[in-house]
Amino acid sequence: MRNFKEDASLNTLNHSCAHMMAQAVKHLYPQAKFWVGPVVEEGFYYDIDLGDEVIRDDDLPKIEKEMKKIAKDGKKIVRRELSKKEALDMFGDDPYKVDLISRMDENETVISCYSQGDFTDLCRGPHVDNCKMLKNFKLTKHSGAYWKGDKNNKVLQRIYGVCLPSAEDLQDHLNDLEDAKQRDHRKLGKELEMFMFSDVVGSGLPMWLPNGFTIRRLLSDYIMDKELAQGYVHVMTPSVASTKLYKVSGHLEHYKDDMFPIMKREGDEYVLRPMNCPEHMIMYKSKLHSYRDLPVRIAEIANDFRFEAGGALTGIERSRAFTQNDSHLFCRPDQIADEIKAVTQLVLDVYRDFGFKEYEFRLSLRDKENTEKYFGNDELWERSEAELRKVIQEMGVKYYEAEGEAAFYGPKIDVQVRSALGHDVTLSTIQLDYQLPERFELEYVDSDGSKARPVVIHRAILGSIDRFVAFLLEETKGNLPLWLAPRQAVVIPVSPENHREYAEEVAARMKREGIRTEVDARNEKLGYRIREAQIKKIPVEIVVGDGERESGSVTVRRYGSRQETKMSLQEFLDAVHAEIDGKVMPQ
RNA sequence: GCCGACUUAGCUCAAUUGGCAGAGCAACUGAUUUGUAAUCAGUAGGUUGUAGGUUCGAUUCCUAUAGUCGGCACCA
Repeated sequence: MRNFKEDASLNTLNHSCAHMMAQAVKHLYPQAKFWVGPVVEEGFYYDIDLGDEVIRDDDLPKIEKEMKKIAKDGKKIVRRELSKKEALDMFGDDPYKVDLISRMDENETVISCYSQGDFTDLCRGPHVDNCKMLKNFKLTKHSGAYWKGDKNNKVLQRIYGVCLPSAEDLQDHLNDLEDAKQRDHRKLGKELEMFMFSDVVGSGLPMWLPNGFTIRRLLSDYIMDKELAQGYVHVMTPSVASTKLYKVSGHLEHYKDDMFPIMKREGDEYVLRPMNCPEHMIMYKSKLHSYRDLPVRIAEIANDFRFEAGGALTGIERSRAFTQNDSHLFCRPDQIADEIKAVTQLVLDVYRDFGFKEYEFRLSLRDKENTEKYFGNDELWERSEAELRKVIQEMGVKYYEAEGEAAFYGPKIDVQVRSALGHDVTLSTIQLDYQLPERFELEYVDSDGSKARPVVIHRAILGSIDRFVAFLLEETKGNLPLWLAPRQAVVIPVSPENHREYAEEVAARMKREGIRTEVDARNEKLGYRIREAQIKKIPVEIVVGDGERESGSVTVRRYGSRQETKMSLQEFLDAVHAEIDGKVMPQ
C-alpha cells in the first residue's frame, strides 16, 4: 500500500488537495473555520469547525463536486511569507489560526501561506503550482475528531481524502483499499467459521468455533513448546481476583474504568482480571528464591477481560475477553540484558516461522510531561529506558522511539504490525518493570546473604492469541500453513457410490497419523466438491477413483493450484508429515 | 465513550414518491452416479435488530434502545 506521507511528490499533491478541499468546504459552509490539514500515511485530512453543523455521508459528494469545480477552474497557487505580526493581522479573527501562529517561534519559523483564488490558508507547504493538477482525488471518509486530540475539547469535523497524479493511479489505489477489505480478519473469520459474536452473548465477547479453536490449540502448544525449550515454566491462575490484588499492583487505580465493574459478595470485592501480572508476582513470592535460581520464568496462556470502549472493539483484534501468551521473567539486574535479548530473539524466530516480514520494533518511552500516568522517580525511568535502548541497539534490529507509549510502570519494546485496514497494532511486547517488584516487595537472597529486589520483565510473544490469529488470517488471506489448517485434507471419491470405501480407508489411515481429514462423499459432482474444498481453503484435496484404488495411490491437488499429482499413499503421507513438521508456510 | 452510517431468510443482497417482502447460495426432498472451481427439479425458510409513535396502511417517516461498520479518544 502507498505511503502518502513519505512519498515527497504524493505528499505535496495531498497537501495541496487538503487546501482545495478546505476551499470547497468554505464555499459550501461560509462559517467554516479550519484547524489543521496534514498528510498522513493513507492520504490527507482536514479538521474543520462547522459551528453547529456536522458532515454526513451524503455531504462528501457535494464537497467533491465543488472541489472538481475549483480544480477545473485551475487557479494558480501562490506562496507568501509572513512575519508573525502580519500573520496575526491576517488571521486575527480565526481563533484556530491564532492558536497555531502564537505557538510558532518568531525568529526561527518562516510563516508562509498559500492562496488560490478566493482562498488563503496558513501552510508550511510545499504545494503544487496550480489547482488543475488536483483533479484525481476522492474523499474517502469523515468523522468527528476531538480538537487537539483531547476528549474534553470540542469535536471538529474531520474529512479524509486521497489525491493521486492520474485517474488510473486513483482507481488502482481505490481497488487496493477494496482488496484490503477482502482480507479483513472479521470477514475471513466468518467465512472460514473461525469465531463468531452474538449480541445475546455480549458485545466484544468472541466465541471460538471448532476451526478457530483448533488454531488456538496449535498456537498455544507451539509457543509453550518454544518456551519450555527456553526454561519457562507454565502455570494457571484464576480469571477472577480480589480487588486487593489490583490495589497493590496499581492497576485498579489506573484502569478501573477500563475493567469490568467490581463484584461484591460476603464483604469482599472481586474483578474479572484485566491482566495476570499480579498473580505471577504472588506466585513468585510464595517461596524464597536464591540468586542462583534466577531468572524464574513464569508463563501462562491466560484469559483476561477488559471493558474496552464500544468504539474500540474490532473483531478479535480488540475484544473484551482475550487470551494472552503472557510471561514474567524475574531476574537479577545483571541478567536483564541477556533475558531481553533472548526474548527479542524469540520474537524474531517466531515471526520467521510464520513468514511475517512487515513489522517494526518500537521503543516505547514515557511522556515526561504526563506525571499522572508515569509516576515514580526520574532516575529509574531514565535507567530502564536506557537499558532497553542499549539492548535493542546491541541486537542490531531496526527500531524507532515513541514517547508516551510506555506502560505506566515502565518502558517497552513493542513489535508493531499493520492490520488489513491499516491499523497500527502491537503484536509482541517486552516490558521492563521496576515498579511491581517494589509494590509486591519481591525479594531474592543474594550471594552475600542479603535480600535483594529482582527486576521483572513482562513479555508476550504471540501477544494475545486472538489478535495473533487476526493478523495471521489477514497475512495469509486464510490460506494457512498445513500445520495450522483446521481442516488439513479432504478425500473426495470420484463416484460416491463406487469409491467411497477406498476414500474412507485412505482417510482413516491419515487420521490415524494425526492428519485432520474429512471425506466428502456427498452426492455431488466432483467439480462441485473440489470447488467447495477450495472455497473452504482446505490445503490438501485428494481425489480417488478406479485408478487410485487399484494401485493404492492418491491424486493430490493443493489449495490454489490446478495441478494434479498422482502418488502412492505412502509417498503422500511422507510428504505431508515433512511439511507439517517443518511448519512450512504456503508460498 | 464521542461524530457519522448501517441493521431485510443461515449467508450475500434486492424491494419506484408509505400500498400483498423478493433473488442467488446454503438447508431439506426427489431424480442423476459423477475424473478436478457450481447437474436438474421441487419444498421449506421472515412479527424487516428490539420497543414505542405517526398513518386507513410502515421494510420505508419519527423517537428511544441494542448491535455492527468507518473514524476520534482510549489501549496495562
